[in-house]
Amino acid sequence: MATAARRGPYFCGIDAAMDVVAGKWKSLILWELHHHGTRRFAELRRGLPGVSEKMMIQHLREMEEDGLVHREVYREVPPKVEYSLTEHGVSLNAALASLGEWGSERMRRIGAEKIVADSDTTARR
Amino acid sequence: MATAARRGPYFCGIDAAMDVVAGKWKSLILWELHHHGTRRFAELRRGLPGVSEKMMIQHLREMEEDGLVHREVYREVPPKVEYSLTEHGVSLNAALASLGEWGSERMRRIGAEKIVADSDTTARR
DNA sequence: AGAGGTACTTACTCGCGGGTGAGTACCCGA
DNA sequence: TCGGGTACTCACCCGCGAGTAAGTACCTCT
Repeated sequence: MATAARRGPYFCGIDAAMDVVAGKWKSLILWELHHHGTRRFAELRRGLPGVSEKMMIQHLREMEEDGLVHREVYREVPPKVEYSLTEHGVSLNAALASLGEWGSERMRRIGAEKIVADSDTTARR
Repeated sequence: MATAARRGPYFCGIDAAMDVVAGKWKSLILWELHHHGTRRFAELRRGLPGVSEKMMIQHLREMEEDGLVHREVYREVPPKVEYSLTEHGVSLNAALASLGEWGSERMRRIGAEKIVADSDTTARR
């Protein structure tokens, strides 16, 4: 719905994988979920400084559709929703690991700056 | 020039790598170059059915800037330009391999169609 | 009472990624 | 001579991805 076509015919595996990871924040969400395990919506948002609520939801919904993340809703009075990686999400993350290393290497080469997210995990009460 | 910012501060390696691969055809160009070695502009174009000349050039130029491909111009009467991967391009491709496998697996799962490019290598004269 | 937090939805807007098509300078084969 | 090929550049347009902002329903803390 959000992203029009998708699942369209692909040239190769990379093409298919890129389709799923396409989106400004998807790979970061994957990374965040991978490192912290289960996370609530607001936690995830705080982990990715700069992302808007709209994009966060849109990406999470698409990734849910693609079977990458699991969405657990608790029917409680203050709403509570937990997101976690499915096995496909985990394997995708593993496949992204080597890419991540290449990227880190590149950052060293070109001397790119790194955005450090305030790791909400320990800090906040 | 074409793509505005780039090389901006990144969240992590994946972010940095994605920046370089972002673009509708970049990963496919990488793949094509990896499989055929050195290729001329028109050959590359024929290998990626659907890509426009403009995007082909734009992507190739950006990838050259990023140090992924090497551009060799022969000052001949019928223009001849050969593109090949640099060592960084080769290593990026290696890093993309596992992603490619994940994507192939996904294509099998969801039963996505595959676009088969007429491999110009053997066919055409 | 009012601010703030939770997890959203909806509407509006804007920029740029990408597509189309024409033009260029030269040569070759039919 | 004319079509076609090589490797582009330039100008224009359009749609979608992404950002901004406001609204919602309910609860807790100050």
